[in-house]
Amino acid sequence: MSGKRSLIRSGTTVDQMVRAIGDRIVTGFLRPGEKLDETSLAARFDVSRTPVREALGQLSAMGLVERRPNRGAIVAVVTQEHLASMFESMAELEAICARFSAERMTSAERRALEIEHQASARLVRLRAEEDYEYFNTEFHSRLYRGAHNGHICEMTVMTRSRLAPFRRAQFMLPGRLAKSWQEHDAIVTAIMRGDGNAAGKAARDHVSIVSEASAVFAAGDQPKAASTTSVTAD
Amino acid sequence: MSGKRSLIRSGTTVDQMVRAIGDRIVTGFLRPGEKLDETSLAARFDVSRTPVREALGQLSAMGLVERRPNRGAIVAVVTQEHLASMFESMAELEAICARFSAERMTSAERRALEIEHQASARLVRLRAEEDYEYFNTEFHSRLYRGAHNGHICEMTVMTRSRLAPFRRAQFMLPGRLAKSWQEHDAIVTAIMRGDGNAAGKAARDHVSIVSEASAVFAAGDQPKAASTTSVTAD
DNA sequence: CGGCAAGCAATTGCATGCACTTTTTGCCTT
DNA sequence: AAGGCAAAAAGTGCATGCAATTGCTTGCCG
Repeated sequence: MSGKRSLIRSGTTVDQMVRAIGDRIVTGFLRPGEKLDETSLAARFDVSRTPVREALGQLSAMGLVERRPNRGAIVAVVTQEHLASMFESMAELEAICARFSAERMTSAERRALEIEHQASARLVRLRAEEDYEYFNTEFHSRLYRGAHNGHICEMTVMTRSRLAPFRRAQFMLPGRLAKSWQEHDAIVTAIMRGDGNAAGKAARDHVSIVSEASAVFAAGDQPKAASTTSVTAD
Repeated sequence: MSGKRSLIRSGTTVDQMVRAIGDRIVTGFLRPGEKLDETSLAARFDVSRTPVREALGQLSAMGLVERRPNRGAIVAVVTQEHLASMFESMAELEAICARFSAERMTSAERRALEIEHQASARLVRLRAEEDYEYFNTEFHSRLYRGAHNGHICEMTVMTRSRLAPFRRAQFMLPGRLAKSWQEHDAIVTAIMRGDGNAAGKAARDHVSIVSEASAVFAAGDQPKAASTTSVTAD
């Protein structure tokens, strides 16, 4: 095969495949139930089947793909029940992160959170959904890291990524942007007060609202393929 | 190679390898930091390197092994910080499960929980650590399932298994058996009352105590393995 | 015309081989 | 004797090849 795989960045081929396929799944580019043919994927990425197989195995371990022995792999199909359970988990995980953040964030972390949050207010007024999305992701990531608990952070990030294709729909709801900011504000305020319980409750409510908003879209159809590569918006 | 791999049960070779190696890790038979040589493992289990590699990749995705590119795999080494974070996560996860269980368990599930719990009291009086351990596992599993949330259940089971080697020693502590039962009792009582908050708090406290008990052992040394170094295929 | 079975194409699962990277060893220099 | 360098050994990463399984097609029989 071609000696040097051109212009690909870091890590082993398998890692690249995991990221490449995983991205396409969480962005909805590959739809749930879609067949993942080893040979085609190998050809598509110009590698042999071996790294593709390893990548599919790892993605299966992560729950992003489903593998039937001798019958190939498909993008994991999430039932309504499982989707609901993931959203509920997400709410609880975010609540924990927010509570811990309120109790444990360093003053530097609190400052950074507040500053970024206030900065994002401008984007709401401008209705800059794309840019707000970036701040939103950053905002939540700060909460996860602020919990000062590596394992919870890991679980939360993982759950969040698996929900990504289902969250993007809420975009469409009018006024969601402003409401989202207000909900974030409630979380920030509670964290600044050091009120863990209030922060947790605010975070849980925030996610619940996102969940309901998404459920509207997720009701009938599975997530639609993405034209953009952006992921989050709550 | 030998045509039929003798007396190994189900699934593909890779699945068997994942279970085999994973078991050896969570039972402490393979110690953290121990080198996992692909060739040796392949020879031990009488398969080629390919399924071993895939298994190691999946175990790496699960966090049980650590893989350095081009430098082989080792059993994941957990720092004190990460161990603490996992125990803390465990406490929070169990708290969530208990709270949800209190709110959602069917009457059949409540009945089963209570019955099993009462039955295990006998084992405490007999100081039957081994048997109690079995009931203990079953007890917690009931809580996870009773939460009626597949994703939280998954995360909890996974976290629990990663903590398994560190929890092992706790029942050696004198009087721990009886205390454990009493803590379970508090959880059961709260669940029967349908008091989610109390159940959550009781579960969190329970895990915290286990965590502290385990920390005693984990303090100096990594979890102990079987004294022999031989690793044989099952 | 429908159902069933045998053959066939397609695809997965695993073994093997080779190239490249890391690590070790042994020799040479200072 | 210690340090550094180079060549060899060991081990990982990926490609390829072959056996085995699946499910699809086709032809036969009821």
